[in-house]
Amino acid sequence: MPIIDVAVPVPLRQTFSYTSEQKLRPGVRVSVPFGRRQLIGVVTASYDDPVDDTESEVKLKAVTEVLDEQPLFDATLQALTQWLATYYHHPIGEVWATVMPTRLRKGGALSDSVPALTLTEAGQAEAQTPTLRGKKQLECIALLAQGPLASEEIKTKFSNVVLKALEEKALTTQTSIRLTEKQDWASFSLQQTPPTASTEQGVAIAAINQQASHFVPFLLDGVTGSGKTEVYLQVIEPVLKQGRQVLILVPEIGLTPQTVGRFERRFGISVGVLHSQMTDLARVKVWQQARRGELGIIIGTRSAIFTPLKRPGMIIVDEEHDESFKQQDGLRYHARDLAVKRAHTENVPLILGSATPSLESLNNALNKRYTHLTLSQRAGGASHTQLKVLDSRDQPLHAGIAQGLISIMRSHLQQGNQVLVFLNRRGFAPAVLCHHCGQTVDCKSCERPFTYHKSQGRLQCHHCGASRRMPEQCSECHSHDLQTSGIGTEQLEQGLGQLFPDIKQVRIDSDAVKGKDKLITRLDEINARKYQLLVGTQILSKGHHFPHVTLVVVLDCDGALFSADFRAAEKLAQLITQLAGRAGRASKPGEMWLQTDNPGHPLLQDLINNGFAHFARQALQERKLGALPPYSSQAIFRAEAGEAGLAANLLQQIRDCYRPSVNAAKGQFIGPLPCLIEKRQGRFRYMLVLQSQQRAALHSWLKHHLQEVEALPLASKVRWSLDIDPVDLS
DNA sequence: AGCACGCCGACT
DNA sequence: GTCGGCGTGCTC
Repeated sequence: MPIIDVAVPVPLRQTFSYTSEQKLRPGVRVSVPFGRRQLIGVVTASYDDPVDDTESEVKLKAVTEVLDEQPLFDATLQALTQWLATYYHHPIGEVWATVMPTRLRKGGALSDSVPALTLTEAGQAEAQTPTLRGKKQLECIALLAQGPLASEEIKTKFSNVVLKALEEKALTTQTSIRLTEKQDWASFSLQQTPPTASTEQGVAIAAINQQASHFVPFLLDGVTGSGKTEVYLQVIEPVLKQGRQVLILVPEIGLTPQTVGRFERRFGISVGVLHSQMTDLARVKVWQQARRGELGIIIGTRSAIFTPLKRPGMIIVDEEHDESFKQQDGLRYHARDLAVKRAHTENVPLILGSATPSLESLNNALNKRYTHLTLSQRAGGASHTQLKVLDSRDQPLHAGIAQGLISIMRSHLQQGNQVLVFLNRRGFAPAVLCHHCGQTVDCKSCERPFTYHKSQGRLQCHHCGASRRMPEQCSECHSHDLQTSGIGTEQLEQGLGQLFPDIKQVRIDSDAVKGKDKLITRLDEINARKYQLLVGTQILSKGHHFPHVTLVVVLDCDGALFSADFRAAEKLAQLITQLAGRAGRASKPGEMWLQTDNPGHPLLQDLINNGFAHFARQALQERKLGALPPYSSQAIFRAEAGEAGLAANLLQQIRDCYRPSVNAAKGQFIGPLPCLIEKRQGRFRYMLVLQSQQRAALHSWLKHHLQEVEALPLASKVRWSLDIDPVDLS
């Protein structure tokens, strides 16, 4: 009887063998007995029993059910899945579970249609002139009036009672909706005349178009507002014309609708969208359509890199420096790196676009592994934002802003322009402390100060999300004299309200734009000039352009200047550059002020005087001298446990496992060290960094000793993980 | 990771 | 006398 190897979703670095009626193709899902449960796994290999030894077959269980006729993935994506398991040293079954849409992971069929609910004629009439008294029933009718909806989706919105009532009154009836539909997207015609490309854009477009038939990696290094998206649009066109599909990765920032709209308006074809907030069904629908070649363009966040494509033609990673492309738990893959790998195996061109390229990608461009395309001019002749530092030492501060800056803000506001104030700290104040003994009010499980949120009248821990009410007195000395310390966006907003009482302001941070679509609404209002003063966090630095903003103020750069994380400077420079790019247009040049206590800091000076491109090359030199990434490779073992000693001990033992090989090859250890945030949610976190200037050597050590590590008695007691090419050392 | 088996404390 | 604590061991 044939034997098949199956990758089951368990954290074990092996496959399991089963007997099967017939050989099965790799990539086919099967349901198998595993211990006392039933799991869905994926076939990785299939062969005749080499010894035809019935005794060995006795030990093997039989496959319960074969779920697919066709493999889920083609050979390329299967190879990529295998590569993921090897490169990230991750259990193959968990890798498969990560790369599959949830619905398929749970055993859902690859089908053309699913059961759905639709309105009957009576139902249509009811939707026109409501007569029902049931509020929920009317809501349901109104929803279905827009078209049929999959039963499993409607069940999450309405109770069975409601649905049954409607069906009994013959207002609704069972039907089905198609998950795939033929779309003749390759015969599209442009819906808009493309704008004439600038000289630089033209060069970039020509360079890409000339090499569009095979793998060439491009770094599209273009300042904000230089029209990178227009380059994407123009190089995509010939690819689509050939009937080839384009996969576009974008960061996780809730702005996907805007990008999608732009592509749809240009080509007049529907664009497949994949992001984390979609239902399982909607996601698998796009997945299947892409797999059948029914979509020409697929735009998605990190995990979209696993979308199967029938005729791949190009892969684009927009804002390639963005850290949201790195998964931070489970299989810690980097979607940008994977995009390079995938484009290579699919033999299609790859475009990495950014105004502030990661040092990794920039290095690849400088040493000619990537073709470097530069866009240095802003479209429409907009000038570059002027960067300046403001020395805040010995200056009186109001709401955390130096007097000098307030005057500058006032003059911009008086001219009717918008001003953006950036502060990367939400809440009212980052700490509450006792005026008497100096003790801060800390989160017990993280040992970090609580952030005070005045609007809720509560304290919130930004590390674990814990929340409690504001205490009456100090827990140490029982003094009632508690006061807040430091400034967050909430307080900044309040202070600015006092400084500029007649100016309309809006706050953009994750507290203020919590609801769905709220961010987009606010951003639209900003550009409609409903507000003049914009206060906010990170969110403001991502992807949105504010043409009426002429002044950007950054209040807290000092923290990052002296960080333990060697990437902090790179991140700050990217943030500042991205923020600077938000402002200004042709008729209104922008300026940007960085408020700092370290005006002479070399990083700030370099950025201000020479710009990001120069800063980045400088930073690369420093990385080279320090033998840091991208001039060396890193892997981090992390451990967390209720007792600090346990986590640190495990890492020490892991270090001992690796010591002989690492020392022999002149690799390095850093740690075990407590993580920057040592305690989170009541668990102590430690890390051990392994580093080598030879990537291959590092991977070979990891491979050879991982079994030893797994066999350590502590390894089953302490939660640990391995992070390859880490980007966040916290 | 699950999910069992297994061997010691406070309870209807 | 049992219910249940989580230690340890296995999963084709």
